[in-house]
Order: sequence, then C-alpha cells, then structure tokens
Amino acid sequence: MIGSDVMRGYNDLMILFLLLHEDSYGYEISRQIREISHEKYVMKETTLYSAFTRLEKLGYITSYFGTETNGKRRTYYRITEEGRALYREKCGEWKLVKEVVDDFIE
Amino acid sequence: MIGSDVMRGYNDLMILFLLLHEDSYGYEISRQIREISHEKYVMKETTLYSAFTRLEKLGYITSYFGTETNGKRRTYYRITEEGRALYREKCGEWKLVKEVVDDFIE
DNA sequence: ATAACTACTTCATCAGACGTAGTACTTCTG
DNA sequence: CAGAAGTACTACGTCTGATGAAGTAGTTAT
Repeated sequence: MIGSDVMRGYNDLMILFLLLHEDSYGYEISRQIREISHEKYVMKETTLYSAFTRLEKLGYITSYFGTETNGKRRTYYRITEEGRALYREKCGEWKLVKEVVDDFIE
Repeated sequence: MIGSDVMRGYNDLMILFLLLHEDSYGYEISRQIREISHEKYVMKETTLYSAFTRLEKLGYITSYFGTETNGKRRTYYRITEEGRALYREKCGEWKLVKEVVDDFIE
C-alpha cells in the first residue's frame, strides 16, 4: 500500500517506538508494524533485520537471546538511552517534515 | 535541518508541485524549495538534477531550452499528464504516511 | 508426516542521495 | 576593468539502506 521510499526515513523511528516500553524481537515488531499501520505498511524482513544490525552497531539498541521460543531462537532487542534520545530527535524531525511537505500539497 | 533520508520520498512530489502551474528550471526550483521550507530543507543540486533526469525518462516531465538567461543556458521542465497523475497519487500516499507515522509518535 | 508457522541469516543487487569537481556565462563591486 | 560572486548545469564515483532470493532451524497444527 505505502511504498518503501516514503517510509525509508521512518523505519528506525518505528522500531525504536516499539522498544520504548518493552524489549521485543524481529518477528513481533514486524507483526506490530503491520497491525498498527492497519496493513498499510509491511516492513520487509531483510529491512527490519538489517535495521537492527545498524541500530545496534551505532549503540541505539542492544541485543540478547531469549529463552522462551515458538520456533527458532529469538533475539531480543532493548533500547538504550542513546536510542531514546534518537527517538525523541526523530519525533521532532517528523514534526518539521510534516510542516514542510504539507506546503507542497495542493 | 531536515535530513535527506526522511525527505527522500518527497523530492519528486516537491518538484512536481512546483511544476503544476508553471514550467521552471533547476536553479529556480532549488530556490523555491529552500524558500517554501523556510530553509528547513535544501535539496542538493545533484539530487535535484538527477531527479529531473529520472522523471523525464519515466515520462512525468519534459524539457526544453529557455531563451532568457542570467548565466548558463537554462533547461526548463514541464509536467505531463502522467506527472500530474503521479503528483495526485503521491499526495494520497502522503496522507496515509502521516496517519501511519503519527501512530508511532509518543 | 508434512505443511504451515515462527524466527532469523546470508548474500548479492539496486536506486537514489551525495561529495567533489568542473564548465560556462552574467552581474556586481571596488 | 579585473576579479569575485552569482546563475545554471554536468560528470563521475561512492555510499547507504532497501530488496529479492534462498536457506536454516525449530515448533505447532492437520
């Protein structure tokens, strides 16, 4: 429904948002994004997992292995303080983007 | 002010918007984007000109050389019917994006 | 047992953005 | 009138993040 180029800048924001209140893992985050967006946006698996790698490398999230499982072993992610700061920053940027883009809508 | 990854999906929309009512050229469009966004977003020259090339190749705009000049010869761009349709489509997508992303803002 | 679901990984490719640099012509400024 | 600044565009190589295809591996439903 929504193309990935327009969402490209918000994948990180979405992931960080879903980690704000509890740790989570790929499959679940993927599901939540699909659900919250009412199927309007589905993040590709490869996009999601490569985002995890990137965010972890940059110190915005950390990972650990979970115990319970319904299939292959889950990797849980936890947001760091830097991650929370990044999230807040991205929220501010989003406000700006909305203002700017809206002025190009007829 | 605003990073380019978050604007990536809207460069085409902005350019098409500025061509809706009159033909224009690179330098001028660049200026207008800077102005309308109150300096919050400045599209890089290379981004702009490569967007022109792409949009023209795909039939959304056409180009011709202008006569008046204040420097090097201007290339003017005109939006096509397909371009107008694309613009309307992108506006609709933008509405969706706003709805979706807003649900990930705390 | 086997299909479907959960969960993740690897790898190669691609589009679009960007930095750097250069061309070319006009206008402003001292 | 020379040099700086502004107008206008082009070429080229690089990088990031998204993607497709395919595979691994365990669990649950039929």
